[in-house]
Amino acid sequence: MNLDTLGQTVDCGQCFRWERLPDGSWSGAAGSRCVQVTGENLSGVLSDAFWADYFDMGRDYEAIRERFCALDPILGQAARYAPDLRILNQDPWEALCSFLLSQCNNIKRIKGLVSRLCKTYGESNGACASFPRPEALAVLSEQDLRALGCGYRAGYLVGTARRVAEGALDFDLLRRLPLEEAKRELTALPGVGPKVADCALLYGLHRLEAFPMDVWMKRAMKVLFPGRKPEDFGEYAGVAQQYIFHYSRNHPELF
DNA sequence: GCCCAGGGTGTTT
DNA sequence: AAACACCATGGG
Repeated sequence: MNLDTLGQTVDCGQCFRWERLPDGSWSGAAGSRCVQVTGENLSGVLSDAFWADYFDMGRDYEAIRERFCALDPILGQAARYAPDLRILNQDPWEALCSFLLSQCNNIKRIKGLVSRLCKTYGESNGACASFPRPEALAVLSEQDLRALGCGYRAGYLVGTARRVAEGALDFDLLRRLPLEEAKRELTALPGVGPKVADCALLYGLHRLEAFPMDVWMKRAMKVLFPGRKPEDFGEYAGVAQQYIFHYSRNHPELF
């Protein structure tokens, strides 16, 4: 892992608060913490307790890739294309909101929305703004969020924030429930369907078997893996999904 | 001006 | 169950 390959993990569509600076360093934020990663402090950041957990440093991704290579040659190719890609341990609430806002939206605009949300309704720790707590969004009106550019998703976000603020969701429980039950809890929230629920499960709750199926993945499955289903990729299907998503977005000529 | 973007919801066949 | 309209916004 170096500054150039860090993008495989923080700029692959699973998070929206990382930005590469002109000098090659990365400025990133997660939950209520932020960091600037340079060539000098990279290994230090990755051994810090919080960021090591965030980057899932305790997991052997090489072993997962080898399993994928044995499973399917094209999946193996996608995995080898981004050997430093890891599934982040994001804050569940932040991940849920981010992907609720992602529907019918592009990554650049999602990043702008999340940034404005943090600056406007997060708590500022110096130059770093935290992601707003559910309680901070629950008291807003739909119009407040439309003013930030959330569009029709504003009502979904306020509605979901109110449900979470009143304790309707137990994120810790969602880590342990069978996947389909956890998914049912999430899709009961306004604006949360199957795809957003899978994103919250994979990126926020580290359920590595969850397989978000967006427009890119539907295309990729049809073209690259005809006749195969997410379950065929096993207990790490979500990791496979991320390799495929990243590979597909960097090879648009395939579609 | 048009098309699309890591979809969800409600309604109609 | 599958198809459809509608939902806002801005980047390319």
